Amino acid sequence: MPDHTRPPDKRATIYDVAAEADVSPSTVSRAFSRPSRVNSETAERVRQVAERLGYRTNPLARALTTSRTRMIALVIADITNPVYAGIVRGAQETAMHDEYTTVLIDAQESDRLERAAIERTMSTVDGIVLASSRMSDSAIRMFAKQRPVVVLNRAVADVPCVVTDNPRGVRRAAEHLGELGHDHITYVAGPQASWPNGIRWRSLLEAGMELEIKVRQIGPFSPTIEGGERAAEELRARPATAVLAFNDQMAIGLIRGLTRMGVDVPGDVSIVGFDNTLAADIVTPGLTTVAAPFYAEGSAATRHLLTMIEGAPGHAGRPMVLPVRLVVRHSTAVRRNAGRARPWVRQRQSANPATQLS
Amino acid sequence: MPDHTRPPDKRATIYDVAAEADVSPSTVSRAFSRPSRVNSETAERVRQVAERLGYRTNPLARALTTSRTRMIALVIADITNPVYAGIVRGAQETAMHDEYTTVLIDAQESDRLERAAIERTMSTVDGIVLASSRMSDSAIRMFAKQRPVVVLNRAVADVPCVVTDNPRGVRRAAEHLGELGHDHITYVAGPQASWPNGIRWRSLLEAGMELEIKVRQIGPFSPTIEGGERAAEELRARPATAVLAFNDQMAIGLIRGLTRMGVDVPGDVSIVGFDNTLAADIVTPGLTTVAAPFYAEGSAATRHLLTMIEGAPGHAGRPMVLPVRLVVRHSTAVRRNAGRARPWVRQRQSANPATQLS
DNA sequence: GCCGGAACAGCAACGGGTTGCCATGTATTG
DNA sequence: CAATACATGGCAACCCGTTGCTGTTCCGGC
Repeated sequence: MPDHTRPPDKRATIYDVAAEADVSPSTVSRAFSRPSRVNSETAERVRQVAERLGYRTNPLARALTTSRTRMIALVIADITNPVYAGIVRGAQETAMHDEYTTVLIDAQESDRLERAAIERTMSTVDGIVLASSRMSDSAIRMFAKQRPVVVLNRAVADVPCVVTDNPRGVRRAAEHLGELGHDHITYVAGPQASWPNGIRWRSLLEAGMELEIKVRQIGPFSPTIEGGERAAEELRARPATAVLAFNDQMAIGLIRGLTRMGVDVPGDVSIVGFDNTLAADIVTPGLTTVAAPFYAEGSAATRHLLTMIEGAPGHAGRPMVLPVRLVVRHSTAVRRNAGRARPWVRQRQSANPATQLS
Repeated sequence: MPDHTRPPDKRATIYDVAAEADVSPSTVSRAFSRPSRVNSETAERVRQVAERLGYRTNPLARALTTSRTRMIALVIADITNPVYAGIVRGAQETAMHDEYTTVLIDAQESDRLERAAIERTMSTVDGIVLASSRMSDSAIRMFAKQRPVVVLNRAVADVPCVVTDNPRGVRRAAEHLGELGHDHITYVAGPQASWPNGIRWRSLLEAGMELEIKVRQIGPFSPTIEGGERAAEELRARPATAVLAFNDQMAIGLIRGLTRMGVDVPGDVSIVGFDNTLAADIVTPGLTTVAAPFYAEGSAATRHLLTMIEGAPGHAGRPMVLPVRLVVRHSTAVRRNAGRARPWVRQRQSANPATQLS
């Protein structure tokens, strides 16, 4: 004899509610998923019974027929990089606002891991945000064929993208250094495979042309403090008075490395970073850096993804570009050594000259 | 007439594979979920057909009957706090290793948001790791009744917990300061509601007794750089020579605030933080701090959760305690002013005295 | 040559909702 | 008052696997 009393540890289903409210399961289902198809009094009664029984619609069961899970995947290259905190929060908050849940995937800078994790998760999510993906364009396009995908911090043809205005950021940094009298900027490169690294260098080349500032590149180095310290070593052999680093971590490594070598920042060398992470404000001297709107990035990418999930086409044409700004702190200063020769011969001078903020 | 040819954009199902391999759907299912129940040749054939058709088992459909999604939720209090990066990675990596997917929930320091998000996600995950939850003990216990739950950085009765050895960390910090000649330690408190805050203060009380060091508390302050700066203000009215801050952020705020006020760190005041975040190494002077094994925390909590999901009982008795260590940098130094009076009258002295690392 | 049991594969009933279609009852309209 | 339209709610199929049970085949043992 089947026992129809539900064991108390199990969640109530529409069938339990239906029995209790004396309607059919379909009515219960509709009372929640499309209330307009149900008499409002009936719907109310159903809702009350459901409340009393602690009923919650099972998202998995729903997903089985609707193929909508209300989950999205957010794939980031490296969660230990503080840059992603803002992106994650922006994405998470935007998703949560529309009652979507975010699945976070940390690719740990590995193409292989990234792929495997997406492969495994793809069928469970309604869409994917790829933040700084390390995968090939073609791999990304392949995923984009199966699910809505938005790419962050990178431009991939035929896939909707959200990027920050790297050219403008670089340009502002170059202008700033130019105004301080620097006529030569060294770019300390990050990972060759990184899309922002490429565009930042190209933007610097271009800005150099227009502003009549000479530019060169050293690297690539690892985009970490250690990478920056190694870059400092290399800089010893080929001195500079103005440096633009791929990111803040490297800029901080540079400050450290140079300071240890007895080079004064910004007295002897001005340094500009990229990202405006928390650390930029903590390091001494405070790092002049190009601020990216991380929260807005995550938020914009997610919002766009959600509209695609709802059926919008997705502007695969031009990437969406978010504005950046230059935050001037104390790692940049007026160029002191007008002459070319031996720019790093120490001339004692104690404190950091004050610099105006923008 | 029903059309049995599958539209090419849809994923293949076990039915497609079954038809193609000329077996029943159940055989296909078993070929993947319990191969020992199927003739190995048959299984091989099925697998080949599946491969050819690009079949992947649909995790949602599977979950519907097995009620196992192979997803776990990781709830953190505030993703912008760098402390969680290590925890998230530890959890993520451990989960991924066992082919579990991690759903990240950023509670944004809000009890309400945290609850709502868990409520919504609970039915889709097999278990939950609560890192620094802001919810009440009873709320946590309620969730723990419905799903396996492991609590991180907090002790909740009747729920498995993973914590770091706060007493030992505080003790080491106190010993260190004592050895430097400090006979009085001021604890700069973080959020009242924070569990670690409570235990750190109590541990300091205890350590003070044993080491014959006087202790007092000021605060609470917000656990941020700004909070630390505000604490610095308050410290002006009630000077100290040795300070233990609730966390690194506050310690950095203290360094900043005090330095700005003309107080020399560590010359006039020694400061110890908690967490050993990246910033501790970046700030000047480098921050002496109690290092917590974040990665291990996330990893241990997740591993424990997974064993619970697999059916193990869960050691709800004593919390699992992870070891900490003191990282000595340059924010602590030998106490200079032996006298009580006006400990902060400036006595010029330029650089940070070197301090030995432990 | 017969019997018991192991190995294998299929049937069918789930799991918990969703939804196209139909039946019923009521309201509207001419 | 008949005819039509609309509002409601139920039936049953479906989404895609999983699994208890059953039926068949084949094997070894006596």
